[in-house]
Amino acid sequence: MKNSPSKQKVINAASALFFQKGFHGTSVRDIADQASVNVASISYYFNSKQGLLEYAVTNYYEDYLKSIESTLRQSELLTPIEKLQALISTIIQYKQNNFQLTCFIQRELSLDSVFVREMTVTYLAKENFYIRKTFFDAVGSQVKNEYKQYLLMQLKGMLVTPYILHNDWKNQVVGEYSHQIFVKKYVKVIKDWIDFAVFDGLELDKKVAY
Amino acid sequence: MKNSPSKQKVINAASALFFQKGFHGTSVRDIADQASVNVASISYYFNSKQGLLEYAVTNYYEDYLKSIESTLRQSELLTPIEKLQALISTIIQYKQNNFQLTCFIQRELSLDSVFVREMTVTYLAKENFYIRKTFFDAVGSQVKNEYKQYLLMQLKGMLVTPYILHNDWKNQVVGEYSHQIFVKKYVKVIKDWIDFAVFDGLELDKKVAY
DNA sequence: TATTTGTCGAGAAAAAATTGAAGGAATTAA
DNA sequence: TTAATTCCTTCAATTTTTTCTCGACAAATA
Repeated sequence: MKNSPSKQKVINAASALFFQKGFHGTSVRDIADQASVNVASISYYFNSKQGLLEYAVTNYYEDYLKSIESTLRQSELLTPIEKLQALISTIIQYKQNNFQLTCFIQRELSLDSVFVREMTVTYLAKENFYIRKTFFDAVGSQVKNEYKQYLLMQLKGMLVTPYILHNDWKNQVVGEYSHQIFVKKYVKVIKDWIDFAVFDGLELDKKVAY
Repeated sequence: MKNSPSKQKVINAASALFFQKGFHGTSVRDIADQASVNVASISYYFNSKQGLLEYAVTNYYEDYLKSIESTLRQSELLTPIEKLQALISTIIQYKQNNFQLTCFIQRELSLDSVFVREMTVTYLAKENFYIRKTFFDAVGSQVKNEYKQYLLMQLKGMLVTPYILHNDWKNQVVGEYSHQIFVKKYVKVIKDWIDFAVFDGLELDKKVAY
């Protein structure tokens, strides 16, 4: 009987409220209200508020990494640069599909708690590994290491900004677009940036002489 | 008798702890301990925990806008593109000087509370106005409006990512550098990006045909 | 029918925020 | 110098908020 309607209702409500008010800012009563279930259910399902958080976040990352790994497996025959594009597309896609949770986790991740550190070790290390490897494979050895590192940072920045400045982005850029259209457009923007940063501008000394 | 040592000690401690554990995550006791003052002082100085927050954030933004306005005034005789560079430099400089508070505010800003909405109206609207105007002046009318908007979003993204991915950035990029060196280097990176995005790549249809 | 599964309300227990009274230190005015 | 005033700090008590547990009950399931 997994994912009974109520359990799922709680998770959905929690995602929305955590996104809106932060983890500490929302009480289990808020969640129960929003989900139209009794407060005690939350203890019943997840033991504690903390348990609920861990369940939601763990789930999020498990799925996230599964998507990434699946994409990398499927694009094994493509060129490194195509592979990178596929990866970026998958990542943005997933984040967009889990918009609220993405925003919430991104925010809470910059805190310094035991839980965050655990997540960093178990999941973010992997994410980082995949992105880094795929990016470096695509870039090749044409660019100096130190600058490559900078580019990687910038890429990672681009993968998260929509979920940090989401107030800006939804109003001014996304606008009437659906999530799907946003994914397409934004993936293209990142692709263009890579083309420039890594390939077009190679002759500029700033890249080699960094 | 403004900014008595104790009052300042409280603000400093609060900045550090809010940065580390978030607003709701830190209790007034924590703050009092860290600042080595009595708990009641906080009520005394700022009325409430909320009051302390508002005082710190308001101060931060007042100074921030003052810096920006001063820079714009001083660079009135420069070319639009130089003006933009001066603005970017000032912004990164200020954020780096108030590193912890910057990170904290950036994170908390993505919440949805009355206070955040007030800040957005009173301060962020102005910030946005200055950046937008300066950027658009620098870009001129060579680029299509819709794409200009996208570029502006990206620029704003670059102005905040170091304070969101600060865990990544401090370890891998900043490293042994001092804040000052980071400011210099990063301002240059943004400048390079602008040169590319706005000017170098103009012939590409992606910019005009967006 | 017996058992598991989910829902509910009350309230204990803990944690956090705030208040008020009291006193010391520094500053100002006489 | 002394007295008055204001500013700052502390402690203890109170209030408010929040989490979590418990036992009863209903519904589904086997």
